Amino acid sequence: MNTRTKYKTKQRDILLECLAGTPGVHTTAADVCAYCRAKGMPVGQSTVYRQLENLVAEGLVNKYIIDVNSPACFEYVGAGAREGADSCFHCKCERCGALIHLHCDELAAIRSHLFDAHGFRLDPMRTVLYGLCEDCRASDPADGAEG
Amino acid sequence: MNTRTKYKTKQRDILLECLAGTPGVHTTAADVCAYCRAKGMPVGQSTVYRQLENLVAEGLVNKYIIDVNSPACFEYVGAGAREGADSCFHCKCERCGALIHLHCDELAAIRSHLFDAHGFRLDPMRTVLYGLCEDCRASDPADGAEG
DNA sequence: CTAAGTGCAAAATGTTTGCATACTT
DNA sequence: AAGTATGCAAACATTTTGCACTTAG
Repeated sequence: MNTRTKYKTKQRDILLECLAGTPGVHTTAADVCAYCRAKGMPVGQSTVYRQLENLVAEGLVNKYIIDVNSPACFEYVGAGAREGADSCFHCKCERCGALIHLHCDELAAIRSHLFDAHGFRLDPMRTVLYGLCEDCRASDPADGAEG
Repeated sequence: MNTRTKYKTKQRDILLECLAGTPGVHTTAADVCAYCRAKGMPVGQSTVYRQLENLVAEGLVNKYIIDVNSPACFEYVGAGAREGADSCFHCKCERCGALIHLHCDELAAIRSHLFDAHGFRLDPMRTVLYGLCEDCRASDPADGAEG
């Protein structure tokens, strides 16, 4: 795995602490800034963005885009978490923003299919399945049983 | 289906012409502007965005968000085209950026699975599968035949 | 000591909005 | 005539970038 980062800095540490401390939670760049500031260790937004980019490149963190005009979300998926990776999918509710982690062999199978039939090597860590979660479907008029 | 649009205007027409004329192709708001201008019928960008929004709301056009800092893409899926929608997936190569449209029943099946087994209503239109395309895999040292 | 990382503020990008004018029905 | 759509330009929000300074190795 590529390691773009060369130096270990306080900023990087607290960033990682912020993200790794809340696994399975979506955090925005602004959230990270707030966290750091609250911890008495403010980090410039450029640094936050740059480090976030690094962490994503290193595969420690995932980036999610829900909508064009809302900030990107980041989630720690770090080191060890990588193991069950091939069968771990992320579902994000477009309505309430809920993040659902799905471990499912059936989903893992589509990975094989994509590879075998379409020559496409899916990166499950980077991929997010968007849609409506169970709760939001219930309260969505346009979504009775199915569409 | 809701129809937000009340009036039929030249702007709306040429917009629709632009999109419907290139089915299966991703078009940005800027592309639309360029098209209209080239046709000798320039349309203001506000109008483009507003009409695009309408068309999406009407279900004639789909909106895709590939990445935060690249413009949203629009694709005509008009009237009848909506049918194939559930089996149309978008794959994005992380290396070369290629966008691949995949029509595949096997993929459509995961949609059912997600719904039945996980209560999650996948929105294939919003979802982008990230990974490596065939060509890039070939030139990627870390990706031989693998699985 | 050198290269990498930081932070500020300014720039860039894509999208939205206010408002007067033009157009559709 | 009444209400909707348009277009400009300014506003917005998020992310990126230039550059001088600090820090890690």
